[in-house]
Amino acid sequence: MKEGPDISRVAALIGDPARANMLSALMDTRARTAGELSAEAGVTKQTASSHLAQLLDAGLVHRDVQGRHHYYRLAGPDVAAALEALMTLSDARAGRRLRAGPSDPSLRKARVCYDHLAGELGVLMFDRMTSGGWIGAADDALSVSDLGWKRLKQIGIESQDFEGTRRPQCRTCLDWSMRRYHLAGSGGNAVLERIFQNGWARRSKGSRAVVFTPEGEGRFRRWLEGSARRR
Amino acid sequence: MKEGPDISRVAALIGDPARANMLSALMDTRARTAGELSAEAGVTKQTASSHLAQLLDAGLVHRDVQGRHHYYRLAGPDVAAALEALMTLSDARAGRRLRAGPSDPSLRKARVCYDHLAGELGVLMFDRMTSGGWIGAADDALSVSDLGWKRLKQIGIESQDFEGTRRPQCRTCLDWSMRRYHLAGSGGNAVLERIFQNGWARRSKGSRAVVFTPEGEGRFRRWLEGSARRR
DNA sequence: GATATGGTTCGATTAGGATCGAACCATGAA
DNA sequence: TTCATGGTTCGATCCTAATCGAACCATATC
Repeated sequence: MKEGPDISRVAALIGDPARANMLSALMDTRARTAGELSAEAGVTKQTASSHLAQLLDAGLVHRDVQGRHHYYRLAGPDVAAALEALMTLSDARAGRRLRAGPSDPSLRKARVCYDHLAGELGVLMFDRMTSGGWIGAADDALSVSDLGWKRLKQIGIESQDFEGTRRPQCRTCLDWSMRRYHLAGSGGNAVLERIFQNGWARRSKGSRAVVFTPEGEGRFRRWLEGSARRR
Repeated sequence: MKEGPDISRVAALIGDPARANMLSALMDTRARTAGELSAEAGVTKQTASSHLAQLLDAGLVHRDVQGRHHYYRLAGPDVAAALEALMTLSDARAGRRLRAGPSDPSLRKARVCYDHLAGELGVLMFDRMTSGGWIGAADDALSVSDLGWKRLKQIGIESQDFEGTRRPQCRTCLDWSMRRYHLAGSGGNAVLERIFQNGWARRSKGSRAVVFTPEGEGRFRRWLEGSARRR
């Protein structure tokens, strides 16, 4: 019967509402203190401390101690991937039974998925990149094509920045709100960072939503369009 | 605080060992009766019935009633994807603390992941296909290239077989034992079916392992090599 | 030193849910 | 009809784990 790894242990950890809220809050790769997380989860700090100890023990989160503050963050991209897969499931199933509403519309339009862009704009970007030939299949999974590097350079991303990184440059990630793919991996991360640095958008405080300025969204879309014409 | 879908509900469902065992058993897309599943999970049929009712209510499994037999199967690929993501997590974390051993070696070499091939041979196949240019990025996610269709035809897969299917032809799926990608989607499914039809391998009874014959594994590898030379 | 604040540990309480025995229902066979 | 088998429902039991009050520890500030 017992085949492969034991899922139930880690699933049970995520199965508690308090812990699930904490993990969801950490999905944007930013670290939080234990106190902040207890507030996110809606429990006292004692309870939160207990939960965080379990998550730490299971290796789902890392802890950085700075002075009297304990900063927690997700242990890695694989944790975020599992959470995202569960969100995809939950969203599809919930939509069927009580049509949970668009939750937060801004969250569906653009949000941070671990360290890259998700939501409508994230899916749009992935579509344009693939149809325009910016990225293609290479030795392992996806990587950026020559044309892609040209386009990325337009917004300030250089290929040298990725030398020596073992992390795959591009990865697909299934979007829970769109149920289509968007771009993950270090490539996706680089684009998101650029979007912030260029002032096209900012992180919503206390939320995973990415808020584009009208100007920024226009520039972003025009940048993507540039490739569609050369299809 | 409450952002996006509620993960904890579905995670808690998977978090129970009995339910996790049932779901894991169903990962090969074959349906099982309630009785079989109760045996897989190691609980009485009353308990199993209660669990299955919950899984059914949450939309994680489907039920087909045939006579007095109730056949259960996974509700869809997204459920399998979430389970796979959790396996990836569990395997990585378990390996760190007690080096859970190779579990079942045959399982690591080749196994069924929902409806496609996973394990060492599955990852090998994906590597060869991408490095050889069989598949590439297209309008949406991955799809088969002209060269790819030629190669697939060699083993009896025709492009016409995929007309009108809305399901994406190719998808990446992270392998929990290899921690690399293998080929999922209808494309991955077609290859696996062919492998069985050609008699290269058979399903291990009562396990997700895929057992290749020496002859079959040789043919499979030689088929993949054909592309690598043309790299 | 004293005091405030962020976090963890301990202990007791409580509630949710997994479990199984027994009864019950439906299908199929005799 | 009677009997056997596969599944579900009901009810009672039992156990785990979430929760919080209170105490305790560590870091910072005065």
